[in-house]
Amino acid sequence: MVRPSATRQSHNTEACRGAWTGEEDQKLVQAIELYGPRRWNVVAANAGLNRCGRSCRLRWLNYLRPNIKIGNITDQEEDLILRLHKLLGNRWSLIAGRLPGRTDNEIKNYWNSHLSKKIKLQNQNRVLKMESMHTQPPEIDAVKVLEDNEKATTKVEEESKTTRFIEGDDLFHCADEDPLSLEWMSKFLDLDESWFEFA
DNA sequence: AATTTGCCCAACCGCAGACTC
DNA sequence: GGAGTCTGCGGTTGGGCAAAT
Repeated sequence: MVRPSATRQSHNTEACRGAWTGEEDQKLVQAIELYGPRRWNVVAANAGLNRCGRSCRLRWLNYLRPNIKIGNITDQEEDLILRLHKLLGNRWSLIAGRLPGRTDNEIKNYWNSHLSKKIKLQNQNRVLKMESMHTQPPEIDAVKVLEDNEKATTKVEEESKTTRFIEGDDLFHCADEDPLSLEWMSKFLDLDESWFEFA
């Protein structure tokens, strides 16, 4: 569905640009206290900022809202992201919803800059290991290694697509919960992964 | 010391579903 | 019921910084 007028309206290009200043943040928080963190165009119009509603929303969700955690993703969180990504694919908001205080943008960035490389390396190592186990000549066919790596990555992606069985995003949304809840989530995923191995 | 390169991450964009009138 | 508007999501971009040359 293409609605150019709507797109134009919600992208006031002159009013949406640039990094946020401390002063802008303050004004935004004050406006949200008055109008609530939902009516973004109302907030934007009344905050005294040269920003559009969606820019305000993004700033609030990613940096200003209470209980937000920025940076220092722990090993436990990283492990959880890896498992959830295996289950849910690139559904960053769903993954973020299961990591208290983390945002979809942060997880997406973390995945793109850290974890995707990590996974590629793991796949590469796995393929090399398999290669060495077979009776093929010792020299490695670099093209084949890359192809196999791609195949392995695609397989993981396909698996994640076919395993999106968790219906209802609010089912166990825990964005505002205690970080300790990561433990039960890990246990849940352990159970879940063993189920898939069994199946 | 100056320049180039590569990486990270905050912010933007397009799309699509939900909502309102 | 349909057009217009709002909101949320995921992909992408580009500025800033550190490391390498």
